[in-house]
Amino acid sequence: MARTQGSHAETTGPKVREAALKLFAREGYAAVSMRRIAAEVGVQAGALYLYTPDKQTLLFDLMRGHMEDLLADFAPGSGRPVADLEAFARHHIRYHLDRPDLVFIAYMELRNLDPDNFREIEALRRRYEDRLEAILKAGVADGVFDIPDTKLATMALIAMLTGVTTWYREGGRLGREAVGDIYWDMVRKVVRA
Amino acid sequence: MARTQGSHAETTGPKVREAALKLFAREGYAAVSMRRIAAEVGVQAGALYLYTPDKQTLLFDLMRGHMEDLLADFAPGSGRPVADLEAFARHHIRYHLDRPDLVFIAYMELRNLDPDNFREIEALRRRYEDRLEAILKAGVADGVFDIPDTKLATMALIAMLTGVTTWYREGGRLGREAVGDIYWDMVRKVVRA
DNA sequence: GTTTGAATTGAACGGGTGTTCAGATAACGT
DNA sequence: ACGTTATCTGAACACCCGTTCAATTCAAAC
Repeated sequence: MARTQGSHAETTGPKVREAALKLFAREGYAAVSMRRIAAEVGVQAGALYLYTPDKQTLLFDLMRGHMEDLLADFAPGSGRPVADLEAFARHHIRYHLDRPDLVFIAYMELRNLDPDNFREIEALRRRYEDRLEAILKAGVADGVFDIPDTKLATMALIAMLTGVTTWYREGGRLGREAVGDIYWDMVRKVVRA
Repeated sequence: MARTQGSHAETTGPKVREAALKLFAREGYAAVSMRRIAAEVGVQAGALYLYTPDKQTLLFDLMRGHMEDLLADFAPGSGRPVADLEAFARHHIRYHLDRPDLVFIAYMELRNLDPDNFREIEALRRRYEDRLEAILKAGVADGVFDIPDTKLATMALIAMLTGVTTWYREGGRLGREAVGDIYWDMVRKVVRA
């Protein structure tokens, strides 16, 4: 029978993922050894294999979880393109600023995924991009947006919004709210009819 | 006296940098061994050390060369903010599409630089960003741009423009010229008074 | 207090790492 | 033809890699 108190399994498991997240983000998947992750957790390397089948799966699970949360956490829905676009932009920034390490990994470690894992993450990313493009297309159809190419605008806007994570620092000159306002202003201008 | 014909030094040196560039971009600095680079060149690992003091310098030289070329290759200069901004945007896209591997490395491998090397690359990057911001500030002063925050606009525009490298594929739906036109349209909208 | 079994250790496996260097190779100036 | 020397090899150095597994630990269950 499984121990329910005093057992370390339920604390060590998350700790392993947290340590891997932190170290992968700071130094990169390839540069971090299982022994370093284990040391961060306070355990020997062998013990990690009670919580993940291997190093690759540790990375993949972090990335898949991030992409699935991103998709689950936001659904447009109002049908009014301007409102939907604002919601998308503000949500994207907030979500990314809340999870800098996960965002960093999701963009940087794609090439360290096995081919099958890469395909799965790419499919999730495509679904997210498609949501933004659907909003843009709806706005063009309604005549409230003027966009020469919705696919390029999608890529351009996501790159612009995600870029916030490269320079934003907590306690800096601007708070999240102000950053959200300014970026929403720029997004709106890009698509404005 | 140095041999000037039949000597391999002058071909092997560039080949080492080319192989490192290609492999670092595809698989990442940490994941590529000196032996793999040597195999790509067609030489034993030891021979690489005739052309670079160590692996770290091989990475650093690639990145510094890229940033210095980027700075040397473009100077704004006209004094007319709209024309300067268009030149900046079109040059940024063209330059980045011409050197996808170097761009990729310059953005992905920052964390694998030794602290001193990191500082130097960061300084070069800052100088490039400052050039764009100077154009934006000049446009605001002239009343031809309406930009709530030139620093944020700088970061947003660079992220947007650099993002082209993540999706552009030679022979795809749009040519470089068309992509340049569409992105310049979006850039102009972001800053338009 | 004893049994039980999940959690963990620590050593081992085969192999790869960046770097060094004595020695072999071969094209050059003479 | 010869000696010089830039170029390169191949082995070695000390160390780190991801992963496995028999043995140990120790809290929970009885």
